[in-house]
Amino acid sequence: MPWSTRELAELAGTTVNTIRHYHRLGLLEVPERRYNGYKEYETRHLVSLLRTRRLANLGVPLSKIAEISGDADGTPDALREVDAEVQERIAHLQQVRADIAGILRDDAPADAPAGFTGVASKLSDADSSMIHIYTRLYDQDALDDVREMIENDTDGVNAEIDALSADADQATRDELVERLVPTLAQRLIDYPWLSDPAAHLAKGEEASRQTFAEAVAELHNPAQLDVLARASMSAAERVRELRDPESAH
Amino acid sequence: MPWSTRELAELAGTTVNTIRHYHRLGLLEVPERRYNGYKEYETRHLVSLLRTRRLANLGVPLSKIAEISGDADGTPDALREVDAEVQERIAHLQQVRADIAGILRDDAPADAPAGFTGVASKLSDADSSMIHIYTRLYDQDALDDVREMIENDTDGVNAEIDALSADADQATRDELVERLVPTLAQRLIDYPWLSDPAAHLAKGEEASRQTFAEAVAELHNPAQLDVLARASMSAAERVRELRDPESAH
DNA sequence: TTGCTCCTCACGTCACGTGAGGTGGC
DNA sequence: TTGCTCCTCACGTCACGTGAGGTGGC
Repeated sequence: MPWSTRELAELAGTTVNTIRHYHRLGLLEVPERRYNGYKEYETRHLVSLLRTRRLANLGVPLSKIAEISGDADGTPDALREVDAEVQERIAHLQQVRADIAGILRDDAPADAPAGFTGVASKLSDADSSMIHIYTRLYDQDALDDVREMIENDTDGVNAEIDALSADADQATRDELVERLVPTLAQRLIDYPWLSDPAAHLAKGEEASRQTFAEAVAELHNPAQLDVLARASMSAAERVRELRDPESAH
Repeated sequence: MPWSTRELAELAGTTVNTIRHYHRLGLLEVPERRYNGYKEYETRHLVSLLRTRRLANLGVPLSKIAEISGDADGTPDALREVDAEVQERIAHLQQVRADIAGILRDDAPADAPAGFTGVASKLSDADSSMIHIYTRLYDQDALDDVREMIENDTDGVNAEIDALSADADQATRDELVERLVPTLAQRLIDYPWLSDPAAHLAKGEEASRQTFAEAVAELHNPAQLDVLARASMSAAERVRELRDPESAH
């Protein structure tokens, strides 16, 4: 007794839609029909379907299954291709799992970049945005250093910049600049590449500088930009003096 | 200076089509345009795109990204769901890799069922087809035993059945039956479940029996079926006699 | 005028899934 | 007559990719 489409699907552990799909693609012979149009599958259809499903489950594209089934066993190349792809996908998925584990462990925002889940809660919106941009501008070594800087930022000076309102008066700004300079200077000393990041850029130097500048400008108000600019200049100057006392004025 | 669509795509490490796709889905705000209709992206678009890409890379469906980005960090459930799926996919892909490795190692046909790569070259077309069907009828223990039987088939009796032509004369058939009986009897002794496979069936008993019978009938010619039927009966009888000598006639 | 970049539909891809609308025997 | 199974289009899904056809400044 031959099988109906549904029976064949259940025998093969698949669905009627899959069977009809394979008919459309010519991957499975269309069987004889009863007088009422019902299809009547036989053993050869079941075996053919099982072979096709086996290859499909291994990740062989349906478009290649016909040729692979044709050649007896002279096509290990196709399988090697599939294997290479599968290997890559496993590696990617394992990285994904590690990242998700980090996010859940640190109770970080779901979109926190890899490596920054532990410090995400310390970041202002602006800094969080900058981190996302850094991931596209810097290489891994530089990103590791950035994470370290955030971890070591214990004096809360970042939070104070974040809180600075656009109409902050001159005295408030000056005071914040003074408090910022030592921190920034120490960073320039601890991470010398900050003064010349060319070796740590993922893209071109000029494009990266512009992107960075654009982002800083758009993410901060005028008072913040004023403070950041002056503090950066002073910090750089102080580090130059430390390195070459002769040039001090 | 704002970015064009292509520039934004390169900054974010993605494609212009992805950006346009996210516009259609409402996942990325459409920026202001220049007088000529060109889009002008700013930092907030870059950051938004990077956040979305991060979630998409983690395997979050685009349809869920809006809500996840909305809730600050109160949606670890969505990530846990994704993680469970990823875990399953990794396990499946690792099984696939193991299977492919077996096929390549044994130089087996690409669609050889798992576990049968080592014996695939010993099988006739009919037996190879039967193996595919067994994978849907029997459980893993039974399949392991089937593989063992094939490995231990050293007298080449299977090959002789395969070679038996439909018009083989009576003497040839009788001789083959005689040679088959000891082998079949030994199998029934070594694997007692063969006489009562109910406990090893993946589907219902009657359906499995019918499928098995159909397949055997369609995959062999009349002479082969004659020999198989008679040899099976004799082997079963011989085993009964061995177990209960009193019943011998 | 030629090249280059941008734009918007509309349709294609991959491997099916999902109705809609109809048929046939109990 | 009602339920159940089968059938064939046609369209939907997911996350984009791929042309087709047109525009605008150098």
